[in-house]
Amino acid sequence: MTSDRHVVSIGLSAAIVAVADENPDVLIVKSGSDALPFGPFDPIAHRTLESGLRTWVGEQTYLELGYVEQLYTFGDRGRHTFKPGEGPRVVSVGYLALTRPTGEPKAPDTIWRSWYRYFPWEDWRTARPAVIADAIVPALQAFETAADAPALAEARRDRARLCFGLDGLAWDEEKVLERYELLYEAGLVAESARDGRTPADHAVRLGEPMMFDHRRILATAIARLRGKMKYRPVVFELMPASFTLLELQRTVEAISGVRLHKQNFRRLVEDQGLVEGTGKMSALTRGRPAELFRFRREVLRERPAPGVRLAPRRVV
Amino acid sequence: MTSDRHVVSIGLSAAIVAVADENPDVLIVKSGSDALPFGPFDPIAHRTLESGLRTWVGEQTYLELGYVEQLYTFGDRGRHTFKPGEGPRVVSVGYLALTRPTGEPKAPDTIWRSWYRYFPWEDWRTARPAVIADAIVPALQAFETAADAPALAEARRDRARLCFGLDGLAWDEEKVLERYELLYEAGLVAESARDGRTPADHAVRLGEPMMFDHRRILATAIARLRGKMKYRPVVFELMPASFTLLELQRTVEAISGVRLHKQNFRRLVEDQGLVEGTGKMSALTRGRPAELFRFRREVLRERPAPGVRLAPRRVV
DNA sequence: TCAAAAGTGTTATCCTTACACCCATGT
DNA sequence: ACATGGGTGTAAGGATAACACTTTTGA
Repeated sequence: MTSDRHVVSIGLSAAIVAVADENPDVLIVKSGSDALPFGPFDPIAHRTLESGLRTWVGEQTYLELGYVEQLYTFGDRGRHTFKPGEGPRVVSVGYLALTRPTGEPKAPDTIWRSWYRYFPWEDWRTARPAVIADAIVPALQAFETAADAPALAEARRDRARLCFGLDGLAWDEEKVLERYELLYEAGLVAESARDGRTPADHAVRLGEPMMFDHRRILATAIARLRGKMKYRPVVFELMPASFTLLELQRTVEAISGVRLHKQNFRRLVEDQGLVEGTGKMSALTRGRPAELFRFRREVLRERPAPGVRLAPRRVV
Repeated sequence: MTSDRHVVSIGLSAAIVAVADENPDVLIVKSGSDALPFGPFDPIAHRTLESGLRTWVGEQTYLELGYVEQLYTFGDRGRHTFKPGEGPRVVSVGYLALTRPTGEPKAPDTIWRSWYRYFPWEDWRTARPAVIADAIVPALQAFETAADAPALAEARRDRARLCFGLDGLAWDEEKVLERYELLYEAGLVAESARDGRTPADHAVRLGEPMMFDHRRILATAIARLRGKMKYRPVVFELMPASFTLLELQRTVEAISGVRLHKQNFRRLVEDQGLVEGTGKMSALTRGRPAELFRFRREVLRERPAPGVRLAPRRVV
């Protein structure tokens, strides 16, 4: 069953996320183009994929990972092949990891970057991102028109409508991967030209590109985190031991990319027993001092699916 | 980066599911113990993992797969190693695939089997499964008592309560994997003895065991399907072109393992625009003839997350 | 006539969302 | 004084879960 022709090598890539100053930062390795930290899986040294990941991430970034979750395994040919035919095929396993902010990363050539640099259409916190109306909608319209069959054109329009909340449809912040894949197929990201799917002289290049398929992995990571947050208390992996409720809200907003209703947000997290007051007050910046809260670990025992519900605010 | 020590071989395993006669059947290969269909990934012949899977599943089972979804990649050492130190390490990628029932499978040594044979505690359709009170609760209590620290004992009891809905907590049909893993760690399934985690003479052996980690993959598949069904119209991949609303309900019940409220179920699927009447009537078996419905493909264009909500019935 | 299943109508309850308002602090 | 953020109360609306009841067939 395991002859030579079945032999591959496994690469592990991690989207390591921290929230600082209301920005959802991801750890980026500058090696030519931006990349996620990645490394090979060594089956001799490591019992599981995850322990392999933790080890080399620790060595490479000097970070202790807290929460780690496997995302997806990609096996596309041609992804890592700079010189085709050389060496074994690389299958890559993508991971999401959460840490608390640590200031500047200690490893050389690594930096924290807001993920909205790679996905500018995903940040709806101040307003509907201008890039949607200015570049995405017209380009997707052209993509629709370029279809060689009416049914295909209609399918493309439907995808665009659902993905980007056009024609009055609601914006679904979890559809990060669907949006990226639509833009990729439509030839609107640099990666699709690089992979030979669109002519290299194509005009539209949305967002900052990344190495290999790392932007796809990052899109998967964002989508997973945005969804999981709602039914698992993973946000607290990104928070310090104590925090004000507004700080918590800003973190949830940074990740989800949408603004939330303040009063209802507070009520939800308190009523659900997700947090408890510490009695201490925050060293405030502006306004009335706020109480510091901490995560109530006990919810994990009490509620079957504790998480931060979004309580969306009406779009202005 | 890809020296010899990083070389592994990739195995693909598929939980292929069909619902017939109100049973959630999974395709089983009889090779000693029960196994899921599995085969090696050939990186030379196939561009993606999924195309590799479709090919050998077609060759091996003569089935055309419709819906296919990747579940998880497992890299645990010792899983496939019958003779340690021989051959490269196998990393296995698990898949969920849905098909319509086809009668007896055409491939030799393959059969359809209800997945509740492997997870008898998951079928709450007629009543709370007796095995929970008779075997699981006492065995988990013993597991709790055997803990060498009070904190560990408490953690074990909390897990048991949440997983199996004890002390009045609700049964969450989606926690299939959590339940299996708890039983595995507690040494209550044959696999944990086989993997050397419990003495081989341990008395309790819940459910039918499977080869390798296939029961874990199947648990992941069931959990994923039970969850996904609620926000994506995947049930219809398991239905014939036209069906009565009760047949649809019975299929959802077979998968979720819980009974649903009839009137509300009908209303939900109709109001959500998931189905439309065909005008034709069913060749009935008993009672008043029912209208035949078909899946409304258009919902995919209209609603952002169409799926069959469960509308649970009060537990009797 | 009864059992079994198809269907329809209505109500009570809870959760979500929105709105209105007051409180405490720094500039 | 006022801007900023903290914090509480409550009501409207929608979705859900439950109940009651009628209809149509086969045995």
